[in-house]
Amino acid sequence: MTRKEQKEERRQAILMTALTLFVERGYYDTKIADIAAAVPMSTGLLFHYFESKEDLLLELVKMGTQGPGSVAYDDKIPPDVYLTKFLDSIFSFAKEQPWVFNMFVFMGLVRRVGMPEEARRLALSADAVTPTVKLIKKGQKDGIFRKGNADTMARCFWASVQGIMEEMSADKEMKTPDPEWIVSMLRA
Amino acid sequence: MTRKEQKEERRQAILMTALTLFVERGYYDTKIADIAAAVPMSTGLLFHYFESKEDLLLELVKMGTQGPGSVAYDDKIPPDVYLTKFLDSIFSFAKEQPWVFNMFVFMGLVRRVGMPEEARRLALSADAVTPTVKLIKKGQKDGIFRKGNADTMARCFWASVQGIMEEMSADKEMKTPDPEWIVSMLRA
DNA sequence: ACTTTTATTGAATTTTAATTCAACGAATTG
DNA sequence: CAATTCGTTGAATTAAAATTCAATAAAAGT
Repeated sequence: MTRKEQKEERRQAILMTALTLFVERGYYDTKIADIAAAVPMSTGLLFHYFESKEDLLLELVKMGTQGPGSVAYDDKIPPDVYLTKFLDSIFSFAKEQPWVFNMFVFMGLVRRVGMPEEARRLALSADAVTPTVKLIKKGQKDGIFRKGNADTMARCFWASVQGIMEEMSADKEMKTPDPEWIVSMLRA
Repeated sequence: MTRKEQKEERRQAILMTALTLFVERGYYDTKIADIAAAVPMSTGLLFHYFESKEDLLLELVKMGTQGPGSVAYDDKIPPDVYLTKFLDSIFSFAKEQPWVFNMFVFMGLVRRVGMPEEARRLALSADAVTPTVKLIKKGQKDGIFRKGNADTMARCFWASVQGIMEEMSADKEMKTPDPEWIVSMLRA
């Protein structure tokens, strides 16, 4: 089985390398040759692992749609505490698990412009907003969150997180923000 | 002078068309032929107005670095009121002056990934954060803003705004958020 | 009306980067 | 230790898109 395992490991190595480069420079500025050189391997060999550049991209997006995007919500803890904790863990991943962090940023990039249409559609199908809408409504009922359109609030919340994480991604020196700042957007 | 004026108008038309397409689909997914067709004009003619695709991009970035990014700050009004007003006007531009709105989103895209390196450098040179840092420090002294690293706070503030505006740009149906939500990030 | 300049087009060319391929070395199998 | 399969390379091919160009039409100047 060593042979198959090797291949799978190599595949993962390529995926992780590509993820980093896509996040750092964007999809189109990252050439297949760049990915191959960074792994490292020859350009041609990369095509033994992936059909095409877009195939590689799509694999990454698939990983992203499954990943640990949402920690299970436990009804016992208040919504604000839950969101704060979630942000806390995501931000700390920036240092400890660059992979998770990069994937989060990557998925945000894919959902917006600058990548092939199909990737965007796939990314859009994994929806982080809906669960948050419920959470926000609960918080509003409990009086800890402000009044307002819960859907818009949820989208703004995640859009903010996305924006901040892209900023952190662009400048690794940047100090990690206090999750409370962001949750404050929602507080009554 | 009609001749020169015509030319200048045509130039502007191309720039505005390109801006819209770049924001909608991204730089690399927008082909010169797409821009030309949308203006409309022939592909070749576009090169009488701009040296190259990148030249066109750079012109847009230059416009963006000058534009009305920052309304002059008047010491008399409190920082929180100022920022709220600023967001209010930017958000309302979404409907009234799509141009301003698009430019704002565009500059954010350029600063991050997905466009040629030189454009990014140019965009990065126009710094929106520094003035806001001062504003935040003032607010902290006045006790209306929370404690914390003012630089990080300013960057998070703008990153949030950027994220939200990209979200609005991607979905024109989205309800405009209440500026107060975002300013709440900063409040004590 | 005639000449010169500018605008315009669409096809030809060039460039760039993805993709394919023929050849070779290493590992696995019988 | 053959025979076969798999991993690997780098050069050749192809595809897509930017850019150039020769030719023509329209406008401006004389």
